[in-house]
Amino acid sequence: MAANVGPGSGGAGTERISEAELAVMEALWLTSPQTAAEVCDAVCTQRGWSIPTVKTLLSRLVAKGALATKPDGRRFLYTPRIARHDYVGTESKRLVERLFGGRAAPLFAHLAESEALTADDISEIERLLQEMKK
Amino acid sequence: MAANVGPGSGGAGTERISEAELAVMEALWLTSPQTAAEVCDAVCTQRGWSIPTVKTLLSRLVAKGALATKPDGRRFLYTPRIARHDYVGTESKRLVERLFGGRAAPLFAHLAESEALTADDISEIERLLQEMKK
DNA sequence: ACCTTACGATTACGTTTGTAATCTGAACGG
DNA sequence: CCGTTCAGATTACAAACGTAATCGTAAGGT
Repeated sequence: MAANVGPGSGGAGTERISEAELAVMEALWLTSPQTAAEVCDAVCTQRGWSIPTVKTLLSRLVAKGALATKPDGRRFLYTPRIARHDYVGTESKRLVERLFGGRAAPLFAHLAESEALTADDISEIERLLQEMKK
Repeated sequence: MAANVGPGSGGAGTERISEAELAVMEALWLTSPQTAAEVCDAVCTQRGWSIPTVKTLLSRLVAKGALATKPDGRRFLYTPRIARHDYVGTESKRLVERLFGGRAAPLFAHLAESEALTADDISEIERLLQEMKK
């Protein structure tokens, strides 16, 4: 029953979420709570998965403390225990840490160079910079 | 030349580099070529590794096509087959793809919010933006 | 009271990763 | 020549991951 968020504990979201697990999280971040079957509806065809796969991933995510469960009759409703916002922030920072020594500017330079920046991105970033200076 | 870089081939750097392997690559990006022992000098104490570990990682990186070897007497000299610049670019783009739907602006917003942006980063980014507009 | 069925739980199994120990063969010291 | 030593190569083995089949059980229909 959920109470336990992980062996070493440390709060929700301490443990790493794998690529496949992320797809499940995304579905639940989009709408939650959902049953396993509903999550499967959302991801199975897209990823070529079968229901057992989704159930395994759900269980692992619960074990990792990334999802909470609430019994609903005889099945479970799954809900994220960590906000997508937080997850994404942590992962972004991890990348900047790992690859750019914690400096964001070189990352930006790379994205610029590889044309991963659309015109919209650029003006949006300018806007954010303006705002930060206030 | 460059002939066979791996079973499925696809050019150097096609296969994913793991976290531990990355430490080895970093050492070789810093200075190369190096022998296994030299790489160990560079990373073993830092990561708490022993020489066999480094050798395993080197072998796996060679198998993945990320490193080239040149015999030097009875040992090997290892050299990166992919530039750090390229690796970092690919990984950055992958993150933006996976977490931000390919848009860089939200990533930037996250970094800004989490104070992962130093004053230096900000002015550097402004400079880059200026340059892009030309 | 059954039988089916729809759940979660348990088990499975190959691959990748982290972290090594051991084996094998060649070079070097004597 | 012969043993020690130092390479790379082979083997090891547990944890995490990707992907699932099977088991057990409780709910619902009849």
